[in-house]
Amino acid sequence: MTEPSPRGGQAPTAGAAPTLQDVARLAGVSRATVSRVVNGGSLVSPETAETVNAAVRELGYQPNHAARMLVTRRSGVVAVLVPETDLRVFSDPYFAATYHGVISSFSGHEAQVVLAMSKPGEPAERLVEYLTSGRIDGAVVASHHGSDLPRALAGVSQPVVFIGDPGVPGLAYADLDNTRGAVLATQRLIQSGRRRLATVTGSLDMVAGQHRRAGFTRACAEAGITPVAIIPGSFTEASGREAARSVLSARHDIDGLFVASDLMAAGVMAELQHAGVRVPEDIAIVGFDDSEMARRVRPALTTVRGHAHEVAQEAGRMLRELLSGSTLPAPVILAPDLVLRDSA
Amino acid sequence: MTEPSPRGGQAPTAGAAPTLQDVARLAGVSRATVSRVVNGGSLVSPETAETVNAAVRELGYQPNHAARMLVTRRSGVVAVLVPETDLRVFSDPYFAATYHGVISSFSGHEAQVVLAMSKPGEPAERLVEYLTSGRIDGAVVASHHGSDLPRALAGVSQPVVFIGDPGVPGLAYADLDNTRGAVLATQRLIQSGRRRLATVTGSLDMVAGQHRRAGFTRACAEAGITPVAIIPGSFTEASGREAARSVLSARHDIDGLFVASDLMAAGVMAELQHAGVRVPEDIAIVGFDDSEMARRVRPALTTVRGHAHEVAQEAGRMLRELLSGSTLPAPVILAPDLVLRDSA
DNA sequence: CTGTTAGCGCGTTCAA
DNA sequence: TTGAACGCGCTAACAG
Repeated sequence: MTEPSPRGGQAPTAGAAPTLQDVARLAGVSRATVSRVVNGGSLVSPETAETVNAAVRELGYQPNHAARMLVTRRSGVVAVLVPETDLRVFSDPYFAATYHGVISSFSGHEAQVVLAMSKPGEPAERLVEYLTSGRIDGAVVASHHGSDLPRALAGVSQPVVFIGDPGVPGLAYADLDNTRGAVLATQRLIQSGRRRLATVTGSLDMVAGQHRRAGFTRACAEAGITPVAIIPGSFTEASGREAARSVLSARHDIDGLFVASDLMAAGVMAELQHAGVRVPEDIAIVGFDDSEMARRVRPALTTVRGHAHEVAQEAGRMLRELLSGSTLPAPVILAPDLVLRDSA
Repeated sequence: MTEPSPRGGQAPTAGAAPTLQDVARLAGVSRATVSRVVNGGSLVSPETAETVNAAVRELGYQPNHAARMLVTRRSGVVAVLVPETDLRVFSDPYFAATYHGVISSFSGHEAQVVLAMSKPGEPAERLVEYLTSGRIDGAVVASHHGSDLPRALAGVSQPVVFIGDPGVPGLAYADLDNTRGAVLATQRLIQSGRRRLATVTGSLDMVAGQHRRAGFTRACAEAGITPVAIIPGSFTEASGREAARSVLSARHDIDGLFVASDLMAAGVMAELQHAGVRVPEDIAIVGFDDSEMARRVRPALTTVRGHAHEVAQEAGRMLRELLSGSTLPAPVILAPDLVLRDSA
């Protein structure tokens, strides 16, 4: 029995990460004091704080996350949950703006913001598991389809904020007034003299898709115009190309087209131009989002500023409130506006 | 002393997550047995295993990650570390391919793969802290500039695999033969009859940038051609635009241009065409990467297939080996090939 | 202001 | 094949 309990009263083992205990020993104080210094330093005399900090530096001490998490029951991590595959997320600038918006609303705060997407074959439910696994303290959910995910998330104890009305009462969300945006876009087409109008919709299992379509039909109705066609899309560039081909083959004789996202509009334009259709001379096009795609394509896209960054920032702010104990914040709806460029 | 220790012998508290203890109680076994069942189930009789699994299901038990991590000292998470800001990461398809490649090499394995980027103002060192914080078990590092980061990472106990030669001995990496790729690109320009050649380089503090430039100069030398210009770029689209403007204003009279990445090439082409230069008639262009940009631009870009996905996959595979205890695996260098399209 | 103490939930010896 | 006991590193009462 010459061996005491492991590391009991010993110097820090070389190679092993130093612990609070090691720091305490070096500084000649108790673990609790070191803990106080490490977590803010209040309630500790300046001198001891300095002694402790010196020991921390000397040892290169880093708090053990697991141990801290075990007792505080918080991970210091929040997630942006996107029920789409990485392929889609990385190819649509909308998600970059959204992620960046949430990040910016947490800048200067301790929390780390991670991006979690669905794996190709997986059900969106895995994101719920991730949220309840204890690895994250809360989440912002973007691009949810249908209301299964919101319903599943409604029963979870971690705070969640949606981007776009989740359609389930009692949940926090930030959104853009998508209907209004589509009205603006459609009115622009009408103002520029177009009468044979059509729209390429976004995913119709998403509120954003529904509202943008609704805005289009409403603006048409208000102007006494009957839409020539309503072509289903899914917010991807490929679906835009497909929509354009269907427009061409149906020989719709359209002269104005509202496309529910810039990415789709890029696909539409590429395909139309490939077929010899001139934009805007033959068909005027208005997009939606004002993403970088709008500036990249020729002609530059007239579009609706979707404030993706700001909406996400609002969502992040609401999540912060929820995390700090606030009750359900009221939804925040931002107003879109029109960006005039060359395509309409 | 009527109160026993908290929750001792009690039913699981409503609202609190069920613990191993709760499951053990419900199944009528000890915690250790439940633990065995949850982690593989060997060394447990089939009947008790079934009883335990039933209890797990009934309670909806999820293992507490923090507690498990505290004792196993592993997090089950690996990271793709990118010392670039999210703006850059999300705007270059190269990173999507890289991330996806690493993910795919871990598919079917327990590990979760996360993407970690630098925040705008932060030094790349923060990524080292992240790696040593215990939150991840290992990492693949992509797009490192210079050798400060590799050197810092060399002293870390967690396994790390680089994409691109880190320039520090003793580190694992996967790479593309960038020099060879640049040679192929340049030879293509020469074969198509171009003699007044120039290159827009990538970041010259990255080995990929250096090697691509070296391949260009080598191919020129071998053909007895003196390069007209070597224009510095940084792999971004904006730097491509800038390079194009400098080409135009210097009136270099170039007829063949090797641009060290597709994204830059897109910027170069947009700017040249804007100035009335025809591609490939006036200036032939070869890009590098074969990213989706190469197919999106007009004319479609002749480029070098950089196999970003496969290189990343190799790096992921090497990381898996390292994590399972293997010694330093030999570097893997993939061979590029040329993709002929319309720009050269 | 500081130290002592008691767990957080789990994996893992060591005995039985 | 199973159970009892220990400790991973840390925070949060509670005493002093």
